[in-house]
Amino acid sequence: MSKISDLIEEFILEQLDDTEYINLSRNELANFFNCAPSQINYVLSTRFTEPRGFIIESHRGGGGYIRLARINLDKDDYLTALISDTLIYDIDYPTSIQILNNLCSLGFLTNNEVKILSFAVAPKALAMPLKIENKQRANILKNIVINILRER
Amino acid sequence: MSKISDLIEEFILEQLDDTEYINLSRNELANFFNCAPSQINYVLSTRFTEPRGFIIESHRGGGGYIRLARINLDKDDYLTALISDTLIYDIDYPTSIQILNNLCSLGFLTNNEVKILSFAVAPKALAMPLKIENKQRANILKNIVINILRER
DNA sequence: TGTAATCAAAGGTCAAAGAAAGTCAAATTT
DNA sequence: AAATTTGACTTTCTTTGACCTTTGATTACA
Repeated sequence: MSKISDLIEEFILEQLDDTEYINLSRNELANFFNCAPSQINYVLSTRFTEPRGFIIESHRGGGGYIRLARINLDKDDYLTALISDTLIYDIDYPTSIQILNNLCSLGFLTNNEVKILSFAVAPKALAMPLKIENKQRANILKNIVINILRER
Repeated sequence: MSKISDLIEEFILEQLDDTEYINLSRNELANFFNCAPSQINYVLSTRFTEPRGFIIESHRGGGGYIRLARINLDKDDYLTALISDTLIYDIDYPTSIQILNNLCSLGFLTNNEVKILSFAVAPKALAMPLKIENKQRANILKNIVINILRER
């Protein structure tokens, strides 16, 4: 008897095959598969992860939804490595500048975009009560890279 | 299934598109959308806020009305106002998008820059254990605006 | 006739109920 | 032991409804 999580994964993958992204209703899905709603979360968080090339975005409350999109992960790409290796760690400011410049010379960002983004990840911009600055910076950069990938 | 609040927002935005300002009748609107009158207030107070660039003025009593207008963006001191008034408070994601778009229509950012920056301030990018997301977003935006100003 | 009391027509407020999705850890399977 | 399944509890956002305030118009009356 195949695991229910695998069935759910398949089901989702099938729908995602055609389109750019899909909207899921957690409750509907859970209902359809006759499982606990939280199992949907389990499937999403174990199988539809960023390193595997998926983006998840969701809203709670009435009219809530889960949006699932796929990104192009060509193996051994610079961007792929960035997402799954580099940007999972803390990134200090000089390093982030270097990364942005690399993205620029690879043609993903213009000079001006690099400049503006450097404002966004500057110590001044991320200065916060608790020192989570470098983690924050990594996270921001990761989200940018992921979405750049998505649009290719 | 789209939320009724979204439909109402769209409806209002459409009317606002043409003219300088519009007069709404709360009861008529509620009637039209078959919802509680207070839902109109909900839509107005969550989506047509000052940080997003709207001004609301209303009168009660017989012949009452709700007047909705866009904040005048042509003013030279929009950036200054942003820095000293708006961005000192917490800013949620939809509001930040609107601010970025305003900066775009004023010619401070290109469309692509808006898109990339929206990745940088997305909930995904700023999601952290500590719940200071909206403060972070305000801070990042502020630093960007400050530096935009500096270069004028 | 001028002023006060009354009424009805707006819009405002706030809190409870409802509708999703998220979290986490215990129980169960593999 | 690790992966999966379940369910109780939480968080977020939306919708609804009961009650409140403001205002212009009308009526009462001195």
